[in-house]
Amino acid sequence: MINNKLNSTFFQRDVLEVAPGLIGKKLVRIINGIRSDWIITEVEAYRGEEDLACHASKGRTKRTEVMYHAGGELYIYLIYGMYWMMNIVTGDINDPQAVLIRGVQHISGPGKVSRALKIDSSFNGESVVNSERIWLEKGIRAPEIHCATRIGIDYAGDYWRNVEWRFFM
DNA sequence: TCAATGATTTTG
DNA sequence: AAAATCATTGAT
Repeated sequence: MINNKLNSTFFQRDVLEVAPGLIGKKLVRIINGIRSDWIITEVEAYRGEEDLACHASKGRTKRTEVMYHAGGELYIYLIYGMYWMMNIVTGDINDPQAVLIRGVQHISGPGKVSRALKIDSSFNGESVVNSERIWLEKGIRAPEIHCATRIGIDYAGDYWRNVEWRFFM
């Protein structure tokens, strides 16, 4: 066996395939030379300019630029002045999609995920395929995956507010 | 129920 | 230039 890393083929699919596929996957982060593994337990999908909950619904801006890249890069941004959100860009180039990492094993909340993983803006645009400090690997097993509505996006209108694009185990 | 807290986006 | 908007959390 070579390694268990997920490659760009995995990420360059539609976000609604990648997001549930990430549940149970292992997120690996090197901090001060020490490796730590995290099982992804909850994610949300954000897809396209038509998704009013997706930042790309405002169009292509300096902030959303990364979402227009081909899948396999991180999209990092600050929310409420205190929490870094970590997303993984998916899909093809010029198709803005991303998966929010909402929970990992024994940690809850997407703000605390990035805090625990020591994620900051220097990771914006970072490749999760080539990076020496963060990547994804095949996980433990194929757990049962549940769906529900996304959190914290009540502004997005009746339709987008209610699509069940949050996936968890 | 709401304050904290700052980058991004809009003129709400 | 100023105001509003947040993929949140935790403490009142």
